[in-house]
Amino acid sequence: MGTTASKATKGVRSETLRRSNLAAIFAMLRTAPSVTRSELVEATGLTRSAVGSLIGELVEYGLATETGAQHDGHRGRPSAMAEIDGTGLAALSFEIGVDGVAAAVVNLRGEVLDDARASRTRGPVAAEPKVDDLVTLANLLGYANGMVGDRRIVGIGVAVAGTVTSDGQRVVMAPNLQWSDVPLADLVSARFGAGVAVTIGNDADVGALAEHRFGAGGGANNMIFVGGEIGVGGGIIVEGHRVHGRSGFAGEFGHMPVNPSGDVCGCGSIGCWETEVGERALLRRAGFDVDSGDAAVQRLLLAAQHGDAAVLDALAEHGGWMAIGLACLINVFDPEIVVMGGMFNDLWRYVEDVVTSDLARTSFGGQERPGVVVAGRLGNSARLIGAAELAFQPLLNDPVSA
Amino acid sequence: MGTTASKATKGVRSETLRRSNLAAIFAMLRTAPSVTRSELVEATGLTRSAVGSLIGELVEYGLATETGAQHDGHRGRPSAMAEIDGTGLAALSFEIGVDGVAAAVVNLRGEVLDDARASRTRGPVAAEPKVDDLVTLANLLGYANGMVGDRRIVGIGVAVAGTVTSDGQRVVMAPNLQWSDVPLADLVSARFGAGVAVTIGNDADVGALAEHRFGAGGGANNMIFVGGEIGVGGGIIVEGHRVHGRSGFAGEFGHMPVNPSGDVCGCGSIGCWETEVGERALLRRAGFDVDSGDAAVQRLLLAAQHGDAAVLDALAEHGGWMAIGLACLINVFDPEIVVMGGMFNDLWRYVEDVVTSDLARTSFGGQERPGVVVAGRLGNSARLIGAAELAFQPLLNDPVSA
DNA sequence: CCCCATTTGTTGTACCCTATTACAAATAAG
DNA sequence: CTTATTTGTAATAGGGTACAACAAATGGGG
Repeated sequence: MGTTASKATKGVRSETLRRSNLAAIFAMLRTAPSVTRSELVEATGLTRSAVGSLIGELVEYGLATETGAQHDGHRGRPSAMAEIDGTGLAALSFEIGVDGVAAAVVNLRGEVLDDARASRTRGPVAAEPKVDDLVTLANLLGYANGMVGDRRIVGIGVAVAGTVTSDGQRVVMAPNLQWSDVPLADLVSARFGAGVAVTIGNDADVGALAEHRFGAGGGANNMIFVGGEIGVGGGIIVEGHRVHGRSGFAGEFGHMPVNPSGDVCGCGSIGCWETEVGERALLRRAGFDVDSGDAAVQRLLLAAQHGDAAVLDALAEHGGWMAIGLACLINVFDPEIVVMGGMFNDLWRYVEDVVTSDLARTSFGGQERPGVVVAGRLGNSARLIGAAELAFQPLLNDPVSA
Repeated sequence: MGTTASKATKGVRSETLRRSNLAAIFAMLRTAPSVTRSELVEATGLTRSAVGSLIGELVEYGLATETGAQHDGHRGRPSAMAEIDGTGLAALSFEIGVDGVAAAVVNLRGEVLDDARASRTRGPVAAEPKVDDLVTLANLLGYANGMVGDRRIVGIGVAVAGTVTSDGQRVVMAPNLQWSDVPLADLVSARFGAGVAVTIGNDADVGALAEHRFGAGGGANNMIFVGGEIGVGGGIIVEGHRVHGRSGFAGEFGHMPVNPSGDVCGCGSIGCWETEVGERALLRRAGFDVDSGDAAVQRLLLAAQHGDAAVLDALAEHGGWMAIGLACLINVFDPEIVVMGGMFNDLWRYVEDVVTSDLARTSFGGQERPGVVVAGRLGNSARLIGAAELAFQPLLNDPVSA
């Protein structure tokens, strides 16, 4: 949910034209390690002089660098290589999960420069103590007065396990934290100073954002991200943009009804996908204590690694149910790629075969789309990198604004 | 699937800037009966002189008219009203369905000026005889040499019951017509002359397009359209744009798995939504001959109208299954509106109460979203109006191109 | 009836930004 | 050493909107 201009103008004029071109070139620099001006000419359709001027401005503002020209063996004047300047700016990102909180400093290349985590017991906790935790983690990372070391923090992004308003300011509801209508951005702003903008995002949405920009989904225009711990949710990328729906509730994949004879879900319905593939379903299926959280899941994975037959059977059955919901998503979206995050990322090695073979049988035209479901590549950092992207978004939209 | 430029440039320059502004104003004219220049200034952020010049150009090209200024009682110079010129241009649109073919002449306001239909018995038919039918219908409508009467036909759009390549040129597969990889646009072009561009679209996708631009979904940024006859499919509008997925397969709502203990579907899976809510499921549930097509559905509706208890019971059960799949779509997309088209439009009066009350219980946060599911407003014309939009799309993208 | 305020339309010039053209620089090929 | 090729830079041209001023057309108020 990038911030919206105070006046949603649709008309283009000279100054917005240049801003748009700066943003486009900046975005192109972020999808490649380095780029020549000629490649930018090719990609944008602008002339060499226009691209030169635009690159010059990004360099002047400390967003890009142009290295010395590199000889590549063909004749003609060598090209200078432009790339993102990963040194001067960073975002501070946080994650408020069910099992703990985390923080990271992330640069413009999506690289985690430093991070910190703290476990917390599950259960209802007010927002303020969680924000206290965030302050503590930020201090651990060396944050002070809008800076970390000699990097300027351009914004703060927070991933939370709940639904968020589309302006990224309030948590509408987070059932597993037992929050309802929490002005989280204001709470964080109050502690970090009004000079740094704070943006909140749903944890699955920002996981999708990260895997799309820097992870397994890179280069895809249409991507589905499935994440899950206690709850199962997801993010949707369509034509390169995230979909959040009219109230921020899009991506509630855990509540797809897949089994009319199934169990009662926490949402009150019967047979939601979450009741078959969530954390509690897995632990129950494997004969573990369903209330022991992530620690129990780690023990289950350890048992699987050691070849425990009951656990492997449970995982196979789990994979079968995963395939049912994934078939639904594939038939509805026809995505280029489906990225499995959260707990599913951890399970992937044990369920991939079952999921893949079941999908080949159950997805419409699925036989023609091998490899469409993959594990995420950013692991535990995905949500932190995604939250940083929320913080960077105003800069991405208008690279040379104040 | 609007046509793509031969060179996908992302850079903006003066000439593309003006084209973009012309397109934006043209689009605004199409969403309102008439608009003042001041309203366009407000909406676009451009100045009065820029808007005046842009409107002047649309008028010069015969795309808009500016009526005499209207007195509205407040002081100040009265405003001229600009509106779409619905007189000089039109699109020729066709629909190739399972039970027949149809054609229409549609103007820039989305108004059907004239239409013609022909029923056909079901079953496999080669594409060529279908195109013969289209030529016959076009002749009936008075089409000759790129004109109908004194209206110039700017393009031809064809809705077909199957999946279509994203460039709108080929039918990848249409199971109920038993087509596979048919170059339909070329076949139509060959009969109507190379001077008129032909664009093909999936029938549910174009139904969604029509209801979004001119029907029940007007004004929504995020809309789901559910259509169905033998097969059940749908269209997805996200941030105002249609979603077709990587291969044009998006919107296969009929193949969402909702019942692991259900029937074998035509696609080979078990318990797809289509097996519970498609035409055959309804006819079987009501004790009718499942192979008698649309005529049987009409007889069923007549029986319901007369209060046949068995039929009303069947419809209630049908509504329950409709609600299950709709709950899935609502949880996945969080759409502003879901529009029911095709057969579901016909059934709506008999199933609305069951669907609405079941959704209130089964959709995540559904209680807070009354009225999100509605019947379509364009009825049988939806697909024809939507196909016309495919034909108009190049003009919408660049209003003053040749 | 006249003057004033307000809103909209038109016109001429200023300004922003890229396009175009020409030239310079830096290479490899012959 | 010359030529060909590719890229960078600089000066000017050109497209299109912004800006400012003025004109036109209304209603309000005295």
